[in-house]
Amino acid sequence: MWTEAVAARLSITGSAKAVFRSLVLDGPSTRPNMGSALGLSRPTMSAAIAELENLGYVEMIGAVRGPLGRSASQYRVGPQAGHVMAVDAGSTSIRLRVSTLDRRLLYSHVHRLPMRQFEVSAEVSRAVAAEVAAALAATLPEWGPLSTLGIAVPTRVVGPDGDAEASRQNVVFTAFTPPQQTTVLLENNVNCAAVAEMHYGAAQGEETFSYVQIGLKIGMGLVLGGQLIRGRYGAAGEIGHLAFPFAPGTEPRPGEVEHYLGTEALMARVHADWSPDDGAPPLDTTELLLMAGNGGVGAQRHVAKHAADIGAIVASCVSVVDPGVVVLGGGFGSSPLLLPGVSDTVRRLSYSAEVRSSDLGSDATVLGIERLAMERGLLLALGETI
Amino acid sequence: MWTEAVAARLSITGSAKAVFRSLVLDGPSTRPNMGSALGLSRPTMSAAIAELENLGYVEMIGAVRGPLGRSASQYRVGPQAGHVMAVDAGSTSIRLRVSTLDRRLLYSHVHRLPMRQFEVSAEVSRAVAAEVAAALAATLPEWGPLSTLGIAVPTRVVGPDGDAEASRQNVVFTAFTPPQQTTVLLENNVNCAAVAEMHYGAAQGEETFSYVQIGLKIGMGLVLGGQLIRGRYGAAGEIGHLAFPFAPGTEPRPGEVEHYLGTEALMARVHADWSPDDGAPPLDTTELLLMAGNGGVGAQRHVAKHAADIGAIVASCVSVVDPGVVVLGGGFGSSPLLLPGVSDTVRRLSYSAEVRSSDLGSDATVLGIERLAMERGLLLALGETI
DNA sequence: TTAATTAGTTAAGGTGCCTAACACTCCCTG
DNA sequence: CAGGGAGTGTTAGGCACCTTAACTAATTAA
Repeated sequence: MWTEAVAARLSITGSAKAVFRSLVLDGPSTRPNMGSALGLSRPTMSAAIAELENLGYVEMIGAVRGPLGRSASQYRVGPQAGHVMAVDAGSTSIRLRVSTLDRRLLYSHVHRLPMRQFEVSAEVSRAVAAEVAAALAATLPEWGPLSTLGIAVPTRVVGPDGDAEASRQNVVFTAFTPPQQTTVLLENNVNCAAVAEMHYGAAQGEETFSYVQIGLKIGMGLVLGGQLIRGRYGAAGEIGHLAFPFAPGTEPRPGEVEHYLGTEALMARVHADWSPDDGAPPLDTTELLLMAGNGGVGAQRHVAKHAADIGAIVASCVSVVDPGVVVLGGGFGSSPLLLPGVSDTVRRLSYSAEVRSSDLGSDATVLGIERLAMERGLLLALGETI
Repeated sequence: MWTEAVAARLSITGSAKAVFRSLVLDGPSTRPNMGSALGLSRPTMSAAIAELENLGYVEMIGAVRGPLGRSASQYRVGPQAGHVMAVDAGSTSIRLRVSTLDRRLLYSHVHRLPMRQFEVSAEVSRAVAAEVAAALAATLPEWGPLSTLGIAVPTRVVGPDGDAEASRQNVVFTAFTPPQQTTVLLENNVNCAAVAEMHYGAAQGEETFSYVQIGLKIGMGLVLGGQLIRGRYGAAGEIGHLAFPFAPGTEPRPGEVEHYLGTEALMARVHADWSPDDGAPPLDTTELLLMAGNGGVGAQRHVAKHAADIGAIVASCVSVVDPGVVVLGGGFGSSPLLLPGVSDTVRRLSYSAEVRSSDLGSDATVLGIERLAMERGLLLALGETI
């Protein structure tokens, strides 16, 4: 086995790395454009492009003519740069996307699970294995090597020095063995959604923000200075464990915020408190929101109460990290009906933070893990692994 | 005016920067030591030292002989690198330190304020002006230029694009004009204490931790990945604004945590609840802690209760950012008597975090702002200003 | 067809690091 | 007290990676 490619990887010039990074992150471009953007001279651009073309990291895709002068050739990321596979091992479905490092979608599939999974189970693992196998079978040679496989899981995720047993992050591998020669990247699903909001959603252009997901469970993803914050044990954003109930004379119970703010407890309160004058009670949160949106007074009261409770949680997060912007997501949290109530409570309790609703929907997580896999693939291609 | 020095600053080679940084951060050293630590060859070390000596950034301070062979000359930071002044504009005293970039103390003074200041006032500003003037008068030519003046203030601090009126951070300048040609660095006092804990205190060697200060007021300083987290509006760590009281059926009130956990409210509860069997009630928290340490049952009960409350706050912080290590500081918080109670509550409510007591005492803040000023001075000397 | 304009290449040079080889200083030994 | 071993510091030469200057190539407007 000859290791020319490996040797070559370790000696990419700084300018070539910058050009490649630019093509990955900003999409196809011409030499003059990248040269002026990166502050590189034309000879250097020549050398960088030649170097990357030799590696197959870059390919010409045509010419662009301006109003005057010779037309410039345009380049994009080439096949040898590899591609990534992103999997969202969710509770109701497995979402999978295969794409190039510069985010050209090569393959995608959504598999609905037969029944809701409350945690990562062997059944989820089997479904992931089947979906990944299907994607691998559909792989075409011109996609190049599979560089990174990213998997979003609903557990906290620790690094190689952490206790992976305690976090249960590896349950996804009970019935699934990742392909060889591929880097595997595991990330918490809420963190992934936060990453997606940063790049494609409500937090575009924000360096610092917090993403709060409210659904069956609650969680937070934190981005500070463009960096995803994971915490020492991968437990940053586990706001289900905020002290609650917390008041003079009461004793907080672990995980109680999650129980109290999750949709099941909410619906239980709605049903317990529903007045017959308001008609039949809603069956789930979707109906509750629908009724509130249609002017149902009882529904609106419950939504407003819940918005205030969510606002208190958000205010606590704002008080700790001051993110400036808070994006509300998740099945329940992303409803714009919550926005005024949450916003008011936050403004009343803490320093200002702009509260927004997510609009990425259920694709947020898979888009986020795809993005993280692409970033890892970029580092791998450049030989800049940690 | 000739700008040779400025021009020279802008063209320091990378190796010289690395050598200078090493001398600043790790103290005096020899060429061979730094060369092997930084991975630089002997010719490169020669060039770097020559370059820095020409600028006056470095000076030889003697020779070190090993067991064998020629002795190596030792270098340290030179006068032209400048020095920094650090001021803690505290509530009971103004603490001032002048030191070189490599932390050789040149001058220090503590000025006790005639009466406790609950916020930055004109009186504090006048005292700062007097202390700085005294320090400037004591300045010797061989200290080199005053590069940075750091001031720690008990307000949040926003950057140049923030609303400095709202933060009241500039009140310290009402009666005080900083010297010309000097960079002024303003930082929140709790953040400063956190920085001191990281470098000289209970969080030495930790990349990620949280510092919780409990005294008359409460606050938190957050360090993630070695970086001090300030937040979008400088309000990160304002845990006095955590949602409280927060329980079903109650409505949180802004800033209520601070009122409830601050020492004044604590002592009010102690007095209201004091049993005559336990003798005369304590006059302040120092006495309360003393009585608890001496086995006073009533005092111990109150300390334990307060520790549990602090534990709940800490658990909330841990749930949001998962710092791994929490250092307790401040007049009341740094008492080791609190440690078991806080620790137990945190363990019960959230993912694990190690809780420690600070032992830097009342110097923490001035040591932290000194450190930040030194780091800024280093960047300025290297022409790496943002 | 020619001039103007932009794209890309070739040639020459500078910066910042390296290795190799030599010179210097220190201590130990015979 | 000369000689040698070991570590420190300098000189010479070279390489990697960027630059500017000047050229060639392609394209449009006049």
